[in-house]
Amino acid sequence: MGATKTDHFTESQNELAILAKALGHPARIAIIEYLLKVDACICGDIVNELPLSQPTVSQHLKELKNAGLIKGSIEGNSICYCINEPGLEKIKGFFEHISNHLAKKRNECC
Amino acid sequence: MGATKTDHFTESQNELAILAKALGHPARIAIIEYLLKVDACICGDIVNELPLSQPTVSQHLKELKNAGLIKGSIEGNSICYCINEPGLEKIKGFFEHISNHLAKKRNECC
DNA sequence: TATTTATATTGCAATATTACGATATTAAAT
DNA sequence: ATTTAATATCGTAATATTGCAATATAAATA
Repeated sequence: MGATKTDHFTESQNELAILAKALGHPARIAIIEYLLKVDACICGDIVNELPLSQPTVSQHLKELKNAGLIKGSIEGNSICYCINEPGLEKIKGFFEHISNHLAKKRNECC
Repeated sequence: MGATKTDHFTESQNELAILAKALGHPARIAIIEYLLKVDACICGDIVNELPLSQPTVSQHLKELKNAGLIKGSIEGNSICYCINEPGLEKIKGFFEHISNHLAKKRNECC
């Protein structure tokens, strides 16, 4: 054991879990926040922003990219990273959906 | 190594990461969706809804509770679980914040 | 009080994640 | 052509997560 039983769940559930999991590390939250703060795509500089080694940061960037939360394009000898909106909209939609449901049936129990 | 360097990040970053991580598994997404679907708190029955053993489900419920995404109160010999709104609002706020920022500076690059 | 029912905990094996040093790659600059 | 700079990959150790059988706990019911 140890492996998640992805095939027992719906595609949507697995997709949301992948997105959430990608944000389940403070370094990756920090990367998203940094990309947001600097107003634009950032070519280089991400490594210097984080208290982690270059290979570790590279790995975290790869995970965010695989999950569809950021995208990176080659820009000379550095890479230009920025937030990938569709990915973020998808997970944001999940929370909005929950929030709307909760608003409708407030305090019915508990 | 292998342990996350939580002390290198802000409290807010760690908090958001814990919330996201708790949702980083399809079974836990399924639990949240189920609690939402049934309109109210559910006493029992969660185990039967998931394609996992009772101990495994119990463990996932514990993680959601620790992260502050659900709450459970004892109700006779079963336990009544429901969504914990403050936890969900916190992570929802993060995505709204991102979305607002992105709306302001659309297509500046990439 | 014994049994049933619902949930939690323990212990453990399989797998995944985190982190980093060493090394590779690739494009710019000299 | 070499060197420099930025990023990726490999290898590996430490730790965390996933899943379940077995067992414990605690309340309801017979």
